[in-house]
Amino acid sequence: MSENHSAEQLFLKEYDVNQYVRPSVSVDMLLFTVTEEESENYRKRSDKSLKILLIKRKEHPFLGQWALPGGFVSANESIDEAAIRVLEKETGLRDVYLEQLYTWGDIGRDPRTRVISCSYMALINSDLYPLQPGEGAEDAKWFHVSDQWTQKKTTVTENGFMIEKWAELRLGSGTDEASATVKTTKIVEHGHSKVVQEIEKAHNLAFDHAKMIVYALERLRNKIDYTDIAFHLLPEYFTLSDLQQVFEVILGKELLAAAFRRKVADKVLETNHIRRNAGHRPSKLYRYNPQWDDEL
Amino acid sequence: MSENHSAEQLFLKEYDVNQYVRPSVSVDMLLFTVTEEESENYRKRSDKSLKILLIKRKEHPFLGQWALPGGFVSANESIDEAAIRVLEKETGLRDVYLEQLYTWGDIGRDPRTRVISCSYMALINSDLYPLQPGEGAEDAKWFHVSDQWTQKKTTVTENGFMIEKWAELRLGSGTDEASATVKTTKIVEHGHSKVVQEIEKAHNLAFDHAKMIVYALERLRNKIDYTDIAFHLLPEYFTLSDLQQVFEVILGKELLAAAFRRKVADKVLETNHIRRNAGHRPSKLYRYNPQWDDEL
DNA sequence: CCAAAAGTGTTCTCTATACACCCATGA
DNA sequence: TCATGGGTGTATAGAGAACACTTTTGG
Repeated sequence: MSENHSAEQLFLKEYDVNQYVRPSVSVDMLLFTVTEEESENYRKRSDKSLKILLIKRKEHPFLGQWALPGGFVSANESIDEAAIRVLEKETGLRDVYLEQLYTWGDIGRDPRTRVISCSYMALINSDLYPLQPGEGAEDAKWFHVSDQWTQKKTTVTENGFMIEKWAELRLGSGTDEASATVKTTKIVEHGHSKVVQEIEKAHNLAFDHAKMIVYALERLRNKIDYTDIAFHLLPEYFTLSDLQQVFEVILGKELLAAAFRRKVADKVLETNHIRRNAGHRPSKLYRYNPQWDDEL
Repeated sequence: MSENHSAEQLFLKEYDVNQYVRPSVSVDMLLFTVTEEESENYRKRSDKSLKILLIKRKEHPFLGQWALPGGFVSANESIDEAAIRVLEKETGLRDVYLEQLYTWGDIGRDPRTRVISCSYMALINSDLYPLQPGEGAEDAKWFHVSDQWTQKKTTVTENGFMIEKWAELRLGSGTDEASATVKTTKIVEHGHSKVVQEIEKAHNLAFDHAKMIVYALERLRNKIDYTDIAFHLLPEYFTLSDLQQVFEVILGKELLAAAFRRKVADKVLETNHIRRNAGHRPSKLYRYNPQWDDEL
């Protein structure tokens, strides 16, 4: 006990309690999955859709709006452990791909008190977690996500210039909808650049979670080509078309099959399994090749 | 006042004070620059060196060891603003390139009390901040940095395998030295992978700052090709050889001049200025082209 | 047969790499 | 003059984009 006491005293030498208020630290979880949409046509391939899990707030502030699942970091766990705990509470899943994204520390981001939030991205495949959009508990739902650049403006200033870009974020789950406009400003002055993000409009989306979602989508798009994150969104066995659809849904554009197959060739291993269900040529099933990257 | 009171009460509804102790949040600054080393030979080009600013600790714990500059986040500033403030206190500089890196939240990382640290990387050019290695205040010094992968081990486990890699971090400033070995473990099981980093040995380096430095070096290497970060390490006017040396110092390998010039051609603008000082053909001076990337 | 997707081959362009070569200077 | 770095041209190999084409199924 005296050891702890002296440790705390050592700490207080450098830490002025009057000036530095200890904030609350939370983790916010960006849980993504890719699901099949019902295919209306006769034997058309079913489209896939990128989904994110949101929870309906049952308290003020933002009562009734949608928010990312999250929780506070407690004294006896690391922030990574807090993220794992929050994820398990929300989905019941363990051993899921988790990645720290960014830490949000603006002053007024929680109107109640000072909260600093560390955001984590989790990727699961929908087979493992079969909660369907629109079903399940009323307060946790998978929302279809998409974002799109809608406007770009360049302004010349005295010492440089400024580029403003607006991203439109759209989320939907059955009749529930949420949306936001996030403005990203890049200011270049005296050869130095600075990037600032702000939420212009938010509809049904709590706190600054729109920024977090835009950030996560950006990260997903950036990493999908040179990492193995796409495989976390698929079951163990999948066709190359499945994989291609995951890429297309995340990148938001169509890809050519021939080039795609060559690009992912060394990330996958062919198996003996074959999927023969639809009205067309059956497809070989592949699995992830965990050794595709010799480096870490 | 009553508004604040009810806001706090709203907050306490979701926040169990007994379970969630509010930690201290600090920012730690990874301040890099590139300096010229004295060239010993007659008209050889002077080598460049990547430097990081470290501060000698004047308190327990880690008394006398070297640490990253840092400070606690106060109640009336965002964490970005805290980073700017810490940087200005340390260097007197404002309007410097700053980038949030990662947030470190392990339980025992500060032996005194629970501290969560958000690390920021700052890049400055040494002309702006002429503190020389070995000179200046005894307690703040530029250290030469380098890291190197020294060992790699692959082990097959029951449900997958495990790759361990060791990185040797070396820091030096005159007679002062610090070093550390950071082990990175990638565990692949059931098709899922997890990466863990730990410090195996640390000599003269305080806290978990060795991990932060290794992380920052990795980030620098990854971003230098597709962003403009290299230019923040150079003065406004520079030769293409200067730029190439910055790349070489960060990537830790030599590059071919012809290919390099073509690669950076659209990131720079030719100027009328010429540098004519050494015993060889004079070189054109270039400056950063802030519009090289049409996108953000 | 036919619609649809699975899967392959070919051509073209662009980029990175390697290397050879010339240029301009100050000592 | 010559050592040294500045700067350019060219040939080659590999990756990605575009597109044409064949294969295989269920209805």
